[in-house]
Amino acid sequence: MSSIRKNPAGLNNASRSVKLVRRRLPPGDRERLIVDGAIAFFSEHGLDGQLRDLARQLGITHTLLYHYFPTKQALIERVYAEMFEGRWKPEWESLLDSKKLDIETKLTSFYGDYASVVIKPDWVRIFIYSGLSDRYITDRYFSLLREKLFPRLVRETRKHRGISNRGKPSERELELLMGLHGSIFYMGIRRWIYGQFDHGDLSEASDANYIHDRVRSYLLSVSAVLKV
Amino acid sequence: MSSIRKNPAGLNNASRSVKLVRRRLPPGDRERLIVDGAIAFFSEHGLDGQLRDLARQLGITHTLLYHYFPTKQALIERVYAEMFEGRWKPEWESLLDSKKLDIETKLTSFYGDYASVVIKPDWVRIFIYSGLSDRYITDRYFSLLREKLFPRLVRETRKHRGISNRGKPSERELELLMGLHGSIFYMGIRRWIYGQFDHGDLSEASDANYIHDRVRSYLLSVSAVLKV
DNA sequence: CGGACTATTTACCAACTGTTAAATTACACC
DNA sequence: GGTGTAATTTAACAGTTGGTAAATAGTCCG
Repeated sequence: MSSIRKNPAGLNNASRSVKLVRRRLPPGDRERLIVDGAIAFFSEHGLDGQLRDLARQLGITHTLLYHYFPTKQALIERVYAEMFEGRWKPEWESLLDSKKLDIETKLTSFYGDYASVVIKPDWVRIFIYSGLSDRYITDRYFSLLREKLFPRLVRETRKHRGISNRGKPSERELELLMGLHGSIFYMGIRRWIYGQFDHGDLSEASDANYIHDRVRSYLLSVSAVLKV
Repeated sequence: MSSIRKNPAGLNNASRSVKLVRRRLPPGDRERLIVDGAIAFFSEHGLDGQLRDLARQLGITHTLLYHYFPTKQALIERVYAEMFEGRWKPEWESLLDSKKLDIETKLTSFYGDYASVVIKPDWVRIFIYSGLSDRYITDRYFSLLREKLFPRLVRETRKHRGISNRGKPSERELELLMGLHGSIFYMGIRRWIYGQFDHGDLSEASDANYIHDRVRSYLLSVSAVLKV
């Protein structure tokens, strides 16, 4: 018996032998298709997924990929750039900086919108794949959070507690904050890593309830636990 | 230029050419070495890691692995069985069933010990690797939790709230519970997937504080949010 | 309609990888 | 010390995989 190899892309032999219609696209369009396809593909099969499978899924040959990206790594870097840096919304920063809203509203609406961007299969899975391998993307992404998000959350939390915003955040403050942040992202892990959809409905409304609960729980514990 | 391949195990060529001393071990001992080595190896390189690299790390040839396990998959299954089924402690169930302890103590000491088993690099990483691929292990593990852990936590929480334990847990109850459970496991993700050790010290004491905070936060939000 | 530019494919290469079969040799026992 | 068992290695295979170079053909322009 010769060796049995898995078929990671889940493509059957039939699709392997379909006659290719050679469609010629403007480079911009083709590149768009490749990048979008690569995001979906790597999200499912990991960064180790094979270029031939990606190409087959796109209806082209794998060598065409090399016309657009010199190496596989270059394609991966492109995916990283578009997905993670590209999806950060500066408006989140202004929302958190707003003078008019109370903290519960700010946090709830920020994390509501943030979740709608981040709790997506491609985002979550590629993020975790990166964490497991070289952490290229996770490291860069946490730098972003440490620069643009966490200081704002600490500031708002301190304002809520009625204390001054001077001094670096304590271990305890960050701990509770990561508890909140993590609990939101953990939704994505449960859904797109563990494959659990235990909410009866997956509606935005249901997510919003969950997020609201998490925020309230954070504010509660901030008041109680940090009250020395 | 011929193709450049990565060297996933990070072994240099020197180690590749060391003269092998052929040491003959009793099958039991060798098997033990292989399984332990495989746990460490797969934890680092994922289940896609190559048998030749694992073997090299063990100081044997990769074909010897086939003397002990008929296929790579069989070796992986063995790793699963030892790591996940094998590390569940029945005493956790008795702890939660105890009539003497209050809920805060129960949860804190349960999650304290649970974390000491689960928040380990091999446990966390192999668990997540499995979730990303076929979910073989994560599905089985959540069955275990659903059978042996969650009902107990729901029961204790309801007792704490002074309500009857009749009826299936509501979506909201499970949501809050997964919030607690997830926040503990998220410690492991941050540490062993993202590589973040933001506690100044990694002491057990520091973890215990964190866990205690999480439990208190859970109990607070249970009282507040579910009060309707 | 005809040429030219280039998007796309075909044909190959060399290293990698799970697996099998046969050859070797360490060690326990007599 | 000799011998047999089986632990361990060497050799080899077939399918896979990232990457290269040359051949092919779709489309735009005059």
